Amino acid sequence: MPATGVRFPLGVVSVQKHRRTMISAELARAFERIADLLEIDGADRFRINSYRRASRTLDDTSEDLAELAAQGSLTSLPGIGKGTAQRIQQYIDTGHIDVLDELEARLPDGLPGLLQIPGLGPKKVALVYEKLNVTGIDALREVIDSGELAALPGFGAASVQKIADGIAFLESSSGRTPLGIALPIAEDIAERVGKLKGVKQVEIAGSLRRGAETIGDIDILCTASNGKRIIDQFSAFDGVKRILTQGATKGSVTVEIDRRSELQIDLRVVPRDSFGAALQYFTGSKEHNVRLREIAVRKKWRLNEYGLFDGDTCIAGRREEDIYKKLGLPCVPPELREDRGEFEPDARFDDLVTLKDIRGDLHMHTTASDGRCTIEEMALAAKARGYQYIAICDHSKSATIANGLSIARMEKHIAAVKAANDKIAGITILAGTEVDILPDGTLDYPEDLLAKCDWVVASIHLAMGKSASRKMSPTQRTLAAMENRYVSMIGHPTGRLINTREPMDLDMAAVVEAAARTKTMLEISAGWQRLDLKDTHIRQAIAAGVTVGINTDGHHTGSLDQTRFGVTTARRGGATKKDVINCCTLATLRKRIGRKQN
DNA sequence: GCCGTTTTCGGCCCGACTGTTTTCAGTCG
Repeated sequence: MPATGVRFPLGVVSVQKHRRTMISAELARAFERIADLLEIDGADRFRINSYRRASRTLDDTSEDLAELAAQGSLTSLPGIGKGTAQRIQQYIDTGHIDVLDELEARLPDGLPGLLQIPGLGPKKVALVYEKLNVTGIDALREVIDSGELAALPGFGAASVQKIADGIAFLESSSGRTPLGIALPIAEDIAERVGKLKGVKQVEIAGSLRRGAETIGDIDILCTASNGKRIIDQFSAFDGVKRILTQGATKGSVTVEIDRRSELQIDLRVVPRDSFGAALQYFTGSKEHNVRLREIAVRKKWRLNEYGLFDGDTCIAGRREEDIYKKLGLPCVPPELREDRGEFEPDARFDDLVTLKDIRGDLHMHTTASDGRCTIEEMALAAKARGYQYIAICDHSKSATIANGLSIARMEKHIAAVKAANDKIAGITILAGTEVDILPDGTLDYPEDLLAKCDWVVASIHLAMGKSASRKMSPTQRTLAAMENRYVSMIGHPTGRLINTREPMDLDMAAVVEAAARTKTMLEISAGWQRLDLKDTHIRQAIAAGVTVGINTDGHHTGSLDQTRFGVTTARRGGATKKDVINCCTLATLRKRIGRKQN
């Protein structure tokens, strides 16, 4: 690595910064593994929780751990005390953590993986290891088949079947389900629950309500007098693949989302006076709720899914906002309930961006490159949504697979966009481009052509992967593009596709710093496959004073529906409407473009 | 292992469901 650094001085900075994000991620994984192993080992649960909390902090942080360690201020991070700080220091110095080494010497590699199987927790994992020497899924399958598992104390036929089903479920599920797949399913189920006789209120809760980019399962709540009947009817819904639990207040089923994978849906029936408390409780996150209950305990109250209680008296429960109010807190928007600072005394939520604040879309494709609709069709669809402006940003010449426009075609395309703008009243159509950032860091169009555009988004599509022989890293290419005065925004900065393609190896801290310095905006690509920037990156960008944009990168008129996912993600990043360029008027937008160019 | 509007020690969120129990432990969210 140093050799590359010598040849390309910028690379040294990049490699060092890259290393720092890697250290956080590696340590987060190491602490998570320590927690899993301790749990199987039967350690104190609060100690286990401490490691999990530390892991989460390290996952979220954009701080330079080595620098904090050098200053002796690692303990300023939440959940990092003296002991954890020492372990972080040890890892920075040696690449090892004693606690982990010791646990791994005693417990086989495959045990933490067994915790992923639904129905199998730490106690049972420990038991099958001790009694049957099961160290992984294959060995577990063998003892199920041989009948040895069912002979263990505490394992009856039903338990064994549940574990076998759990293995099947684990292997059939593709991990977490993207927001854009899960939400329509949840909305459909919630609508059907709402139509059942006796059901009064229905809400989607859980990570879906918080707008997480991927979700583990769907949580739905309703109120009704006869819970058992509702759960029975729910379990019998069309499309239900398997029934996992079927009680008097809770039902749990799976549905198929494609031929290979299933998604779990939980329905809970709660009393009407508890609906707000239940909604709060089941929206989570778990970490947010723990903090909330601690606040209640400090006031000598008790908070659970039935309400906020002073002794036996319920003092709030019917409405969610009453619970926060009683606790002396503003009602935290669901998207921010992650225990990432929402309990700070100066936290404000009033101005978070909403869907109705969006006045335009600054990244749309047409039939000129790889879109499916014309300039006019896209403009009319945007106008129908009440938008004031859009920017047509077709691909540049190197994007051959996307029918990118040659210089000559681009010249004509600009004229066509301007003609459409003259023709259609009530919306302004900006002539833009999504110009490729080439592997050498230059742009795919010459300056004089970019100067003719109203709006320029620059994106990386080529050579996204790692290659030792590549002269410029994605970070260096992005930084180089931001130096161009015509580049107003970087499109889908990391290039990730959720569950499909890993993000590029991008040093976000460096990109954010350069974006602030060069007055370049960063895109939140709103399609549920991208959501790029993601929530934590948005938080970083906004903290640095960078303006973001919520664009669909739409390839047909229906793409405009995706804007809601971008807005949700922006809210998770704490974006207010003043942080989002396409909440501005056209006049302000033009001013902002000019501010960089001049 | 962390942490402090009661605290530097002694707490640390809370309940449903399931299965295997004969009063409860394990798992899950």
